[in-house]
Amino acid sequence: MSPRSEAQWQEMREQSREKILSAALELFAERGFHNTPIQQIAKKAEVAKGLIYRYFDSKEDLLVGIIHSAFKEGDDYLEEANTITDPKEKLKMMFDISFDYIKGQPHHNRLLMQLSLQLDQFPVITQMIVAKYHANMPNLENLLEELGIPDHKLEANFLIAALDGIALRYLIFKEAMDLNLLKEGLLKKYIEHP
Amino acid sequence: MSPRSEAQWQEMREQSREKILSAALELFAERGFHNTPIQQIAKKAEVAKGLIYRYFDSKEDLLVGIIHSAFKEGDDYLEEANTITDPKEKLKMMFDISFDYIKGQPHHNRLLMQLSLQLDQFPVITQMIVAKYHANMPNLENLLEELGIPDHKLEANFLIAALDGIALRYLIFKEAMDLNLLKEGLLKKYIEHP
Amino acid sequence: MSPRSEAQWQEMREQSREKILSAALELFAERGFHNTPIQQIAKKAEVAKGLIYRYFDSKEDLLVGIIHSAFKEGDDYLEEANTITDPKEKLKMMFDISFDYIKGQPHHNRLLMQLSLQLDQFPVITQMIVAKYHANMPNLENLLEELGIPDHKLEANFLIAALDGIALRYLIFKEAMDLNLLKEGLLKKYIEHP
Amino acid sequence: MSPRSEAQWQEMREQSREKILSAALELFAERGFHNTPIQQIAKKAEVAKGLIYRYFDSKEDLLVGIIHSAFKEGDDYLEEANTITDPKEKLKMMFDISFDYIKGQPHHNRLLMQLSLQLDQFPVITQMIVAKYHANMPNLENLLEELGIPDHKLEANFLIAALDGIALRYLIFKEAMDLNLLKEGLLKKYIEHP
DNA sequence: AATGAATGAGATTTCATTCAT
DNA sequence: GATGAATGAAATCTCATTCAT
Repeated sequence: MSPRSEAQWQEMREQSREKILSAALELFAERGFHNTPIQQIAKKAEVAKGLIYRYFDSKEDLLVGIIHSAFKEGDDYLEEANTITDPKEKLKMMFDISFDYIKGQPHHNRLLMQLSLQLDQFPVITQMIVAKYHANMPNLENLLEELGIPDHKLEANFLIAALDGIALRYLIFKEAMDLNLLKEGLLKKYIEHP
Repeated sequence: MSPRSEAQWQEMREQSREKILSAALELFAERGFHNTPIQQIAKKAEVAKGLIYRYFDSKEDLLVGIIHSAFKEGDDYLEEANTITDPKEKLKMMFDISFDYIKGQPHHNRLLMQLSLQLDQFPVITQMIVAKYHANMPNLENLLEELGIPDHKLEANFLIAALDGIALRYLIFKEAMDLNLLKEGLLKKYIEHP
Repeated sequence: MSPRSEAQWQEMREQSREKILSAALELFAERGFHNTPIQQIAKKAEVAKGLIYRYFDSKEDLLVGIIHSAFKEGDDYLEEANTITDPKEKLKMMFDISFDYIKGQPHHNRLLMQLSLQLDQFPVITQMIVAKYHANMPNLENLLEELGIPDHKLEANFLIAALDGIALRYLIFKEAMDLNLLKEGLLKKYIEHP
Repeated sequence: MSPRSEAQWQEMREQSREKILSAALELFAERGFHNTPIQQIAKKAEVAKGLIYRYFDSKEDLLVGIIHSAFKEGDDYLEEANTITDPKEKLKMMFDISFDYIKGQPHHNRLLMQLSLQLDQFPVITQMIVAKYHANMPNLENLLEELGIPDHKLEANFLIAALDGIALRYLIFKEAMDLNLLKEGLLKKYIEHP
């Protein structure tokens, strides 16, 4: 009927897919995976229910799609950090990334935390999440060592736990938590007067 | 007149209720509330599906029942801590309680964290959880001040976040996390060489 | 874009809704509301159980739907009667309508009588039914007065009670009751030799 | 334990049975048979649920029990009427009985009407009810004949339908219907100035 | 005789998924 | 590619009935 170029079709497809992913992310995060009907995702994404099944094999596949796109984004951030060599700069960069993520991606964060607490329900996802949790540790340990912090291994554990805890509490208390203050505090503790 | 004494009836009821609560706690924690059919709870508790509805009005009411009993237990712990006046002793006691809880009540802990990430789905529960998260803060701030720790307010935030983060990571990595080592580390940092 | 025209969708919906309403009417009337499982309605309507819930929020809402459509039909009849001015003609018309309804709509009639005996179980329905029972009285009183019948108020009560009684007994004895004979008798009593 | 005479036991049993029958009658009439849980009957009768099954085999058997006792009562009334021979007196007696029943036994009446509209659901009951509806007709026809009323067969039909209709409407409108006025009217129409 | 805890079949309702167009 | 009506398995919940004491 309408003579659209292949590129235009591609574009349209991409848009629909994005709308679906974004609606599903938000709803899964707010209401939980098992408590979110496909119908509601379709409504929020403003597409027909059936269309979702053109892009994703199942509801679970849709969840995997979200996690994939969430991780791709996260990886991009981290790669950026790895180009830096100065340890103080690098640690500062890690704090920046972490707090940006905490503040800027609450839906991703909330969903990932939920899934972390429900491991071995979706094997495909489990791997990705555990990998992510492991990824930063050695990096951080090295950094703290380079910065001459005593007990650097233990301290890396506390620091990473504190970041997770801050992320968790921000999801609960939202604006009532002063993220900037906490970030300043960390910078002071670990970088300015380590 | 009555075939069983009132005490006997009471006893029977108590036992059934306990079996149901305990089975439901474990399943809600492992699989999530919305992903746990009543039928499965009944099977695990070794009672008939219908019996659950003699003790709880609905699945949601069962969840509330679990939270209630979880909180009652938690409060008992905390009261114990409040009898101590020496700040070092008291902080040590808080660490003991926290790590005992993290290690000893993983089901409660996992369930409460899940629910914390889904606040405003169960209004009755929200209040209890938010209250719990708030309860310890002022206490902890005072303690750190008494111990002469600089920036005690900020430090209290880090400490409580670190404890939450440790709890979260223990639920994910389980035995792979050395809780004892972490506890020792905290004792050293805050009590032995503050 | 759309695979079916809006009119086609509309048509499909209309048909399914009609099938469901008609099956439910018959079953509710024969077996009673509380004694008719949704599953049986689905079977009789030749649709899937789940489809019923696309068109009606609940079993009770389905009942309301039936009553609505029953009343719409009834109102159409009555309007027709109100165009007539000659009292004899008008009374005859009322008899025609009443007996047509008694003979032609036994399901509606049976269901409405059942519900009348269970008022205050479905508040939405109560209003409609009570209104219906009230509606005809003043009309009928006026008619009998115009026809010069003594004690016209009382007589209107007897007449309307007799019509209700005939309707009730027809539902019980069915063909064993000679409706034509009764109608002739009423015509004679009230119109030919009043 | 307590040495009660057999007569005392008998008395107690009779009382429990009565309480159950009376509670069930009221509830079946108000809420309908299928909408009344056994548990609710037990509560209203102030006996344990299990006790009901000592006296009645099943819920349906309980319904049969109610109908039986209702009919026994009704028969007693009618026998009284059959001792009278004067037609005017006898018709008056029938009116008295009918209106007494309508006013005095609304629960029985309501329940029987409901069951009449649901014939062929409880075969045992069907027979009893149909018999009752038939019973009075010949009697009434004879009476009207003896009173010299023209078209006495047809008129008997109208009269009996009017009585049923009045009964039905009294169940719907309750005190808003002036039963005394209606009875006076009937007496005038059929006895004083026939 | 009386109690009420326990059972499980079956009712209502939801929702992931399919499919004709 | 897009639509939304249709399906049916499975979830939540109810309730007649049984049973140990």
